[in-house]
Amino acid sequence: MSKDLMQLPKTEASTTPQYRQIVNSIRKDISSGVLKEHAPLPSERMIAERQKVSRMTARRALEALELEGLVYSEHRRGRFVSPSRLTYDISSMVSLAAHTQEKGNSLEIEVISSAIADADTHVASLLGIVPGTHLYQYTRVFRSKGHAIFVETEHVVASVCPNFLSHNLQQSTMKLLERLHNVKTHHGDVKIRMRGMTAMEAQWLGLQENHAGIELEQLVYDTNNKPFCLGYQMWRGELAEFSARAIVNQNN
Amino acid sequence: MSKDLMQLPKTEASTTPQYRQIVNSIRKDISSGVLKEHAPLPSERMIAERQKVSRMTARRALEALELEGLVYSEHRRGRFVSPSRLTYDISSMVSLAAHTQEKGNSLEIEVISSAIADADTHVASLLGIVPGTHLYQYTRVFRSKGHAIFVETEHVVASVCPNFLSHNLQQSTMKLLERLHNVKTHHGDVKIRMRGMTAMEAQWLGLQENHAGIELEQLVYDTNNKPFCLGYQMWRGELAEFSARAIVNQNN
DNA sequence: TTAGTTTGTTGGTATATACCAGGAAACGAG
DNA sequence: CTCGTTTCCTGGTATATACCAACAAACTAA
Repeated sequence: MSKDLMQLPKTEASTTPQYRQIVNSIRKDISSGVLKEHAPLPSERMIAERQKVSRMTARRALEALELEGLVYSEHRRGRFVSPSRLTYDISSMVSLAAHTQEKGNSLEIEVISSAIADADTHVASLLGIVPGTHLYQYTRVFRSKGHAIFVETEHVVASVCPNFLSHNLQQSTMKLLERLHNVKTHHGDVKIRMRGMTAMEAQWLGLQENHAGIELEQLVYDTNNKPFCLGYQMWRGELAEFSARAIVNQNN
Repeated sequence: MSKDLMQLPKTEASTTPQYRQIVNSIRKDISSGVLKEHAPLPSERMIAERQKVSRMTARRALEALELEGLVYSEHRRGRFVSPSRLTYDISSMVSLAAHTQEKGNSLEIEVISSAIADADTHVASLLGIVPGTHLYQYTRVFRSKGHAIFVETEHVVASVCPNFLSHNLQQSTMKLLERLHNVKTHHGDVKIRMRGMTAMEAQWLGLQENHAGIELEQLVYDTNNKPFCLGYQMWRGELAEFSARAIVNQNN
């Protein structure tokens, strides 16, 4: 075994910051099941009183737990234990909605906005069209049992699917395009990164500003190798897990 | 009593929290290039004095920028502007080290530890071996121009590559296995998630605790469809970008 | 019953203060 | 010149206090 565990001794209790000790204690309660998913945590003032620390110290502890993703906060209502993650297989490109429903979990979709708009230079360059081309743009929030998971904005080239927005958008739009408009999806280029949320994204997901989350960018191509849909999903970081399969040698 | 509806103008400046205003101002300086990569930001006390706020408020602003990933902190040295991201193509499974060097950026590898160990139940179940089987385990930190990017721990089934640890681990180990031990990689199953760092991971990456980052789990299979290597990479969230290609229809 | 107000809770923002420990650069002695 | 000490700067931790706005539950009047 390696020997880098040598700097332990020291009286753990006295050298560990107080707020860290509170973090560890609550983390233990969560992993041991004393606190279950969505259970309310003690309030800042409650912790301050019981552990005999100032409220700001209690607050630091709770904020650290939020940062780790173990805890989420609802605006001036309290803090709660985060539910478990949802896995999204980006290789299969099966709609997450369909996939989730098969596993018995419902996935509610709320349409925040939908409109026809002109492509700006950024979107246009990714979609390989000229700026100003008409697009369908819609933003939807995905929830499981009322708990927001991610918010998605898609940009679809309008010419491939006349009158698209008249359909019900509370379903997989990729399936919708295939069924109604004979669009044949060939492949998708996906990018995943962690970044801070905009004020609006945080609001849609019911979070305070500052939060970081995972952004999934997806550029979908048809069988003519032309991109026709650009989507951005902003996930609550603590709820996301993405899986993929990379193939190296097909012929060995 | 009658609640008098406020017709007050809501001057944006007065309704936005002070610390947010500071955040926005610094963010502007970063995006406009006034502050460049790795440039030091004004200290907490400096901001407090110049903007006439308390040090704790200045601190909140800087912490918010850290959370967004725009800024990183070095222990009691100061805060600096984060460099731009590094993209890792998980579909190609080309070694990141090789890929990065082609683009002219160097990637330094520091070996933190390397040892032979017995597989625990978790690792064993993923690798499809019995617990207690011998593994090579090594941990390495990857840096670009001295700036830590991610830390990786790999678990390799010892039987596939006798005397593996005697080689120089400051290179792509997948390439090493192919060249020296005739291991043929077939595919890899990848999982990506955001999570809080352990104390050790934070230390290796030169970060304070609390930080969240992106974990990339990679299970590598040989051409007999047997997994032989399990790797965990913990990335600084603000530096990571993962790309992948998902194929839907190969025959249309 | 229902609609409206009150009261107490929550987290969010903000100030002022204090001390600690690590890093860095200036200083000073050899 | 180099090596060690001093001094200043940095962020990290912690306390005590104050007020605000959003929410919920309890209360109260129609």
